[in-house]
Amino acid sequence: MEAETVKRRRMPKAQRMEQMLSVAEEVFAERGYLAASMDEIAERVGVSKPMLYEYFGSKEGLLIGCVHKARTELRTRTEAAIAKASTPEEFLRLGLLAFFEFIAEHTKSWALLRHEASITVPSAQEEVEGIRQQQTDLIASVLSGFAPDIDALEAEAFAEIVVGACERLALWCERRPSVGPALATDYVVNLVWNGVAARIKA
Amino acid sequence: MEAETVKRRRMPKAQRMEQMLSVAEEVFAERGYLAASMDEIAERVGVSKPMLYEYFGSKEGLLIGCVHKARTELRTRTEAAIAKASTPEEFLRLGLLAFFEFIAEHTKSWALLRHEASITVPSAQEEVEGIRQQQTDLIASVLSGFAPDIDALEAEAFAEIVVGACERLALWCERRPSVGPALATDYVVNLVWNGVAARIKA
DNA sequence: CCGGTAGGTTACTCCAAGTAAGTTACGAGC
DNA sequence: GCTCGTAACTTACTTGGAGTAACCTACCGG
Repeated sequence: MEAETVKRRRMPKAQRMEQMLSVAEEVFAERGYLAASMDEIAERVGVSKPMLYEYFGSKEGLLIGCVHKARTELRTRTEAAIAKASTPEEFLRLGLLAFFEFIAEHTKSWALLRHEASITVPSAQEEVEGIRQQQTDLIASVLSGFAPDIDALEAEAFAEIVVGACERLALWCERRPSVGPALATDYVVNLVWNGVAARIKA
Repeated sequence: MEAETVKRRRMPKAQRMEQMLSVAEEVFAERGYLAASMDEIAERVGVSKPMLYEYFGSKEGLLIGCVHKARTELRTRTEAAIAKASTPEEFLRLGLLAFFEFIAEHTKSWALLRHEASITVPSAQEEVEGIRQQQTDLIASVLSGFAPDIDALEAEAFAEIVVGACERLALWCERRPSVGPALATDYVVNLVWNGVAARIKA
């Protein structure tokens, strides 16, 4: 194993990139974006610092890469979960549960997503917002499917509310170890389900 | 006026502090926390950079001061609004409306509050979280007042959900100029009110 | 073995957060 | 008006980390 590492100094680009993202996520999560240094990340990866720049362009580029990865994984996870749903309530419940379970299992990714506000490059902000919007678009379109009469703007607003509620509650759950994914899901559903149902019946 | 400025270079500490906070809020909002420089803030205030450190200790200390101020103002505003409420729905509606109105009128303060995640000093994180918790505690205690049987943990969770929902929706409103404070308030109330009401009636 | 390509390094620059050492505005008292 | 002391202030500097210039080499195929 160790002999293998020393002998194979080079790594295919895609593999190296993946390794960099993994290490960066760890360091960003541990130290926060600001305090994380490219020197430390490079050292942990086992490359020189300019390699990080070769691969990601900047510190921010690396953060964007990590955010992109985490959000894509989260989305894949929640989409797989709701694919099993057949009623609106089931859709909501399974989607939320998947979200809270992902957060609980990937504390580093979650810690990292909280630094999205640090992204300053406008094009990157748009990209990240685009990823997030895929999530809210999914919720809004499912809602529209169940309630064809709902105003498009309102469907969007509802989706944003649900996403915001979950993210805030996830932060709160960190301080409440007794609240697991299932209970957190119950809390959100208990609060918003009737509001959603009213729209479906109208 | 100009002669007055040149002649009175010094300023009482409290007044100077207030001026620094005001300018810092502006620069942080314009450029984001990361890209904002202490040099620029000092220049705009009309003092040398070490004065900022004399007054706030660090760049982060300055951010904390600004966040503290904005959150205190927000809280004062929403508390004054809900003091007029007599029914649970009125309480919710007036509080939410005050929140969205504050955001609409203080875009700089709001822009700044989005950088809270940049705060890294543990004691400061606790302080900021404490300020935020005053807000959620207020919501939770009002909810408990109307629904004495509600579980304390659940009341807390509901409060967090409502706060998270509002903050996320406020971000969305920035991209939807047609959605003003009143409409945003309606959206949130429409979604969560029935869930709250169910708890009050139970 | 040699050459070429793709992955990689060392040494450096620069800027902004923060600091050391020193200055002065201004009010009170004589 | 002058002097002294205090509180508000400055200039010049250091340092660490983001980012880069110039160059190196692992490794595979012929």
